[in-house]
Amino acid sequence: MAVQETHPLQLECGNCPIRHRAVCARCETDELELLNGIKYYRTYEAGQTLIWSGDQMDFVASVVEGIATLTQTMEDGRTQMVGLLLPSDFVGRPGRDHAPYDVTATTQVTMCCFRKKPFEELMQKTPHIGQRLLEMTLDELDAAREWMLLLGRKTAREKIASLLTIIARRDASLKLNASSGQIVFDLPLTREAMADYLGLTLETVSRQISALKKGGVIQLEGKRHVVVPDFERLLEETGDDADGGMFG
Amino acid sequence: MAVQETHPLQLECGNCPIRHRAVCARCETDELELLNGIKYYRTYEAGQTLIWSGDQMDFVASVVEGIATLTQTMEDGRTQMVGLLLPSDFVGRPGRDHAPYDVTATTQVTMCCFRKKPFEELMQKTPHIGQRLLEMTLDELDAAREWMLLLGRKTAREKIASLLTIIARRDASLKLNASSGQIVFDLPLTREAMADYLGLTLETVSRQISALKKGGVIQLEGKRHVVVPDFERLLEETGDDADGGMFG
DNA sequence: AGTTGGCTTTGATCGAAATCAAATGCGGCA
DNA sequence: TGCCGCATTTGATTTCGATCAAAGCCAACT
Repeated sequence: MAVQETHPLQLECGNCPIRHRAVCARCETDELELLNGIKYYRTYEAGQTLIWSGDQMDFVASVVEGIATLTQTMEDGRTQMVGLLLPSDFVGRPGRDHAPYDVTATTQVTMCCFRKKPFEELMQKTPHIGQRLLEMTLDELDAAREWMLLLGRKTAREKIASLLTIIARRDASLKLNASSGQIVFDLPLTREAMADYLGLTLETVSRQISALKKGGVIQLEGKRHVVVPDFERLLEETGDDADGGMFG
Repeated sequence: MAVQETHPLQLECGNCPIRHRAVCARCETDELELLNGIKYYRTYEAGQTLIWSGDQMDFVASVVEGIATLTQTMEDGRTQMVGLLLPSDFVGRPGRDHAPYDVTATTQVTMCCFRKKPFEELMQKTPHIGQRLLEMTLDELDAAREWMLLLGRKTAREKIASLLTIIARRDASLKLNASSGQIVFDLPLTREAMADYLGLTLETVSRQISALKKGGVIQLEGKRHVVVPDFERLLEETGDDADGGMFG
């Protein structure tokens, strides 16, 4: 287990920024009280690996702030990202005791943790938790299947464009700033992490980003700040059908 | 909706071949009785598309017999398989009314169907169904993530070897014939379907299968019947760590 | 100011898989 | 028997992204 800091102050569930999206979203006040009783916070620094594949997992958690990744690694070092964890996403699996993937903090991350045993017991008593977890897991499965299409069939350029729209959408849904004009966001990932997401090398990622810039599809300020002058134009580059539910 | 045949005879849940693995696995006798009351069977011919992406989904179902696939298609015709449905697997999602993928029968398929509305109501009353569905969905998510590693990072040869081990394992778990000697099975997929599974072209699939044959890793009888003289040898070709829980 | 080290870009070349094309095998059917 | 349709194999060539290599950029630290 990586070094971490146990957060001294307990956030009130009522004020929690992920209250309405996380695994606790459907809980009533009394159920929330029970969760509140067993929760604790931890923070991790950017770059830190929270959990190593194969580690014993004695807790489950929700991401409260920051971004983490789930990755798989082959013996010879090839790595593939298999999950991108944003605030409200859930980590760990009730009923499993060993982690199947590495979990790494990409930015500073705050987690709302529950020891596995008490959480599992609570899940038996409060169906709302299990119901919400099922909903979230089904959503993740859909996302994974979209990702499979990207990995198996899209070109490098389409992969980059797809990743940019995914980040733009998630950013928009968190900040709800759907001002219909220019779209602006920061890349939360290094070129290498993007490559691991997309099944590419970091050189190809860099080249394709340069190509999209040259083509006027995006503008870059620094390495990480992206301006999209015409979101439709970017969407066309993804290879997906036209407007599959913008900002859904 | 595709042409289908409503099965005249109601199978008894007690005799059902997927009783202990499907979404109903945890149900008690009385709960099973309720499910039994609303279920109906359908069969589909090999090659038939059961559900088209975008279709209204007014039912959910368990695969009882046969094999079906979940595929996504891009505008220009590129297709990627995103799910391989074997007996006991669940199709459809409570709370969603439009199908996000094409579902196609690879062999003749028998489904145990429930109209969505009654099924959802039943799920509210019988937590065992939701619990089992959560478990199955988490398993599918793990499988999807394994598949993402394959699509993003494995070579064509490793992809073929991986697919063969997956089919061999599933076959073994259904037939529980873990006689430690030779492993023998039939490919339930055409070369084209394998290509769609693996993110390759059918020509590359054919070439890599020929190469594995030439290398003595597998033997072929006809186009579909595979003999694996040394399973360890095949596992080495997958690129995965040594014996990650054989026949787990 | 100068050095270090991490991240990124760009260039040159290589190679694995895609693409284009033709042939083979095989079961069904007239 | 011979023809048709389909799945599969095999061959020739091309291409996209990987690999190998070098240089640029920038913030942090001395």
